[in-house]
Amino acid sequence: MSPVAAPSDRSSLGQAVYDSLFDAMLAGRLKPGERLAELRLCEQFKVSRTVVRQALHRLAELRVVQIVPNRGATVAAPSPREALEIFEARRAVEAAVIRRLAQGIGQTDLARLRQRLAAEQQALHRQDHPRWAHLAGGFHLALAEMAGNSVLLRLLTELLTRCTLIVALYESPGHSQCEHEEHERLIDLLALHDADGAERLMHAHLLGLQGRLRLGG
Amino acid sequence: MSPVAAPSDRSSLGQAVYDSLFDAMLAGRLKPGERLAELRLCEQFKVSRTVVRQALHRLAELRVVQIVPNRGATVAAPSPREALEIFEARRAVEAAVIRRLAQGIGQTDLARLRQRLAAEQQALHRQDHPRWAHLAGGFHLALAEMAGNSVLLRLLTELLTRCTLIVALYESPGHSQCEHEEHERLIDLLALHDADGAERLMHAHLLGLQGRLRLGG
DNA sequence: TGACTCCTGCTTGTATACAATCTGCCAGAG
DNA sequence: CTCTGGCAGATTGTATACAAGCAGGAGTCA
Repeated sequence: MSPVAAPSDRSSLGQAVYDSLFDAMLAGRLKPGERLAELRLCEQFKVSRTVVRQALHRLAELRVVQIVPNRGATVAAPSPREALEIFEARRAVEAAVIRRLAQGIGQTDLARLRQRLAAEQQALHRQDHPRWAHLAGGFHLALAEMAGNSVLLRLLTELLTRCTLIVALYESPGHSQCEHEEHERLIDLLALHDADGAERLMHAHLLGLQGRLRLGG
Repeated sequence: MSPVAAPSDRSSLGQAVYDSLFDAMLAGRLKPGERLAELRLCEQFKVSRTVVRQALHRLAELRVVQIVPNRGATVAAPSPREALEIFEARRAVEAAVIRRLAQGIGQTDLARLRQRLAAEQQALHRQDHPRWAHLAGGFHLALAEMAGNSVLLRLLTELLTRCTLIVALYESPGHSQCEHEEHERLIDLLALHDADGAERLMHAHLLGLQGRLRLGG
């Protein structure tokens, strides 16, 4: 199968290409550094170069694609230095998200989070690593959605995608990237509306994820 | 004079249009809601529609321009709800910036900040409000630059531009948007490497700015 | 008078064509 | 054998052409 999905039925053509590429990165089907030649994408999506170029330039604006003038586009491959910067920014954003959520989360959302967690655990037990990684990332996105701040959600979506690329580049073998148990404890703290505790745990959680990478920092 | 500057001599044509439009927004020369017709921009910049479209779509990706399908582009005009979300995100980012800076700032940078402050004060005394607003915004960007995290700097640049639009929309007359004295105290706290204090002050500083707007929140 | 319809002009969405630039390879000189 | 120079192919940057969609106004009918 091709690493990018078929064009969806979105409103504009460019949006379909954009979404497909974005999803492929978030799900790990596109590897950092991979070349994104315009003509190849044109064939895959059955659209003209204009549309593909628009999507690529938009993705480049979010730094998930790198475009070098006259040399085309590649999936972004953050340097270790940049990776540390991205993680720091992500900690800042997720701290705001979790703090906001601890104050206002309701029973419905708590139940939905626990449900997600169960799905994660299943994937973990089935050794289905790609699916688990996708779910674990989705957990953080779900938190941001529930927090109800679409600006923070957008920032986190971008940063999380870049984190996915970073993990693909620098993961040290034999480690899970995201301790399952920490997600559980996070939900417990949210249920108690303990904003300080949840923020501390989230901070440690993200530092742990970063620490398990080979970033030399 | 036209609200957007003449094309600069940047590497790619699209970048020049992009930068000009971005600067015009940050400096308040483009008002929220203002229409950005492609043909008019083509004439101003002496480039083809392809180039203008690329720039507009990239700006739309950052939410500083809004594009409605088949109805063209306008300068973003955030709703009060969105404005609150943007301010919340900005507080998160600036908190990380100021905390990082408090830990590692050197004498050179401190001196540079004080120099900036003097320029602000001058503009304030001369009643040169546009210039002062530009400098005050630049102060926050300077902090982010000195913090040495380019990812945070990028996020803040986007959020600050959107804040500029918000202020233009919702400012209540007769208020300065950014208390000059608070910038001074901020530098003092940075000099003392008081991360907690600086973060608290920054938080209050931004809440104050937000509070002086008519956002009904 | 009011509302509805159709039509015209303008603006945008998409595709294609042409120009500029880069990469890789091969030949020939040192 | 290595290095330099330049040609060929491929890829991207930009401009233009054509198609599609919306907005506003004239005209008509009730």
